[in-house]
Amino acid sequence: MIELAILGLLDEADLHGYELRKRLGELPGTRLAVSFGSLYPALNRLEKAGHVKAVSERATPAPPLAPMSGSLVGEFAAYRARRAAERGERGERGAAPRSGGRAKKAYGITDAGRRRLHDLIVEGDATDDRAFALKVAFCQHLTSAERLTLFEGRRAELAGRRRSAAPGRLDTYLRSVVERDHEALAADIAWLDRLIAAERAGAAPTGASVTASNATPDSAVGPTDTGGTT
Amino acid sequence: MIELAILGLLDEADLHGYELRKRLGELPGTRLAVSFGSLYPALNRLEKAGHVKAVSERATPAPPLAPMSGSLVGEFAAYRARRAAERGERGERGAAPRSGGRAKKAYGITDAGRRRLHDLIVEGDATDDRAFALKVAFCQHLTSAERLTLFEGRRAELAGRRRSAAPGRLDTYLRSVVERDHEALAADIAWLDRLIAAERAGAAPTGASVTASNATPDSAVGPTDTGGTT
DNA sequence: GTCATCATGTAAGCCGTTACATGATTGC
DNA sequence: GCAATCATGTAACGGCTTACATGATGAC
Repeated sequence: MIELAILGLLDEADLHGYELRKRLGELPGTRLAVSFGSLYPALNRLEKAGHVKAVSERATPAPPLAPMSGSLVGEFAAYRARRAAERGERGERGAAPRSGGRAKKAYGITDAGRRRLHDLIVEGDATDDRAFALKVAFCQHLTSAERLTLFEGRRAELAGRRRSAAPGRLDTYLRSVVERDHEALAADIAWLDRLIAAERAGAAPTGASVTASNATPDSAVGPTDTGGTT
Repeated sequence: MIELAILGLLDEADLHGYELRKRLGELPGTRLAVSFGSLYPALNRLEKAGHVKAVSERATPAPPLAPMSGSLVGEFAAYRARRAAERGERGERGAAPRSGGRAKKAYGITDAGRRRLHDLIVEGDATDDRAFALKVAFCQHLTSAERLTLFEGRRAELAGRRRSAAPGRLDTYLRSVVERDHEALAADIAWLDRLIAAERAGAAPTGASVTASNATPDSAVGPTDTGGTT
């Protein structure tokens, strides 16, 4: 799941670990605060698998403000780190530990990483709530048909959870918990229905780039997307 | 968290591991399906800590008079008969279980266990969603004041989650996720407000029909006078 | 020159899982 | 007798956390 989040973020911009973690924590709608202890190993795994690669320190929102003074150092540091990584095993620890290796290491997603991201979104079970939120957050890479499959699979999962109305002889508070659960379930299903409806509506029209007429903040899931990736 | 669930269930009835797991999985409102690999070690830990103890097989709240001498066999026989009766009117067979072999080990909660259960409910952070559902499910053991503290602490935690409105330029789907999150948050806060109101009124929370007075779920940031009995 | 922040990692451990091993009871 | 279910456990492993160790950068 952490890999899904990493790949999803890196698909938007090259980032180094520290920044990645910040954005992960800020990612709204999904409560995930990964720690460095899991983030860095995950990045190394992903790099080893070829899904991400170390890139020069330059993220997407890089303004061309003369980097001669400060960020040049960063560039050089990243360069050194990259060279060290390319040369061979990354932890040449031992006698001369990391004397030249500690620097910002920005990562970028590779083509294989994008494929992996795609697979992580469409595969896997629909039972994991946290993971599903992440999947939706990054599902712009999918085709409309794939998105529909994703949404409907989740909807089926949630619908299946409803029939667990055990005996009626419940403690007062337990009954309240059950009710809350059912309400949350119903709300989630309604949300999915909105998503599905919007997806269906957005997939059909040909050149309908709805922008001005869609000023109602009601459902706000308006699929103004409809990229050419159908 | 698994200990909370175990103690909570054992406080209602003596159970052996297998049955415990079934009830755990059936416990509505809380999606927890513990595996044997964690359940049995947890039971052993609890027994070692003195929070539960092996008892004679007897389900529903029975007098804590544990015969413990020769009637253990009789208890097992009674249990088997009861089980057989549940399945259908079968004949009862007499073969007594070997006291040296693998037998059912029913556990019951101890006084220390009840104290532990109480602590597990009132202590701990209010950030764990799953754990909170369990806490509410078993909060009948608390005093009304403790329950209010529990509910209001959770409410504060949820209210604090709302201000994380990061950058406004969000992808369509991410925005949808954020909206879902906010809706769920608002619904949960409203639920807590109902619980709190019911608790203050001294009545049982029968769900949505409890309150007609605080029907303003809109900007639920508004503090519902938590300055009462601190 | 020292403190806060940025930045990258490793080590130990918790909490839970799946897979495996064992045995008793019951139905056919 | 044999299989299904009930019942209890152990072993190996996985993911993620905290705590620790290291170092660079910039502000004051």
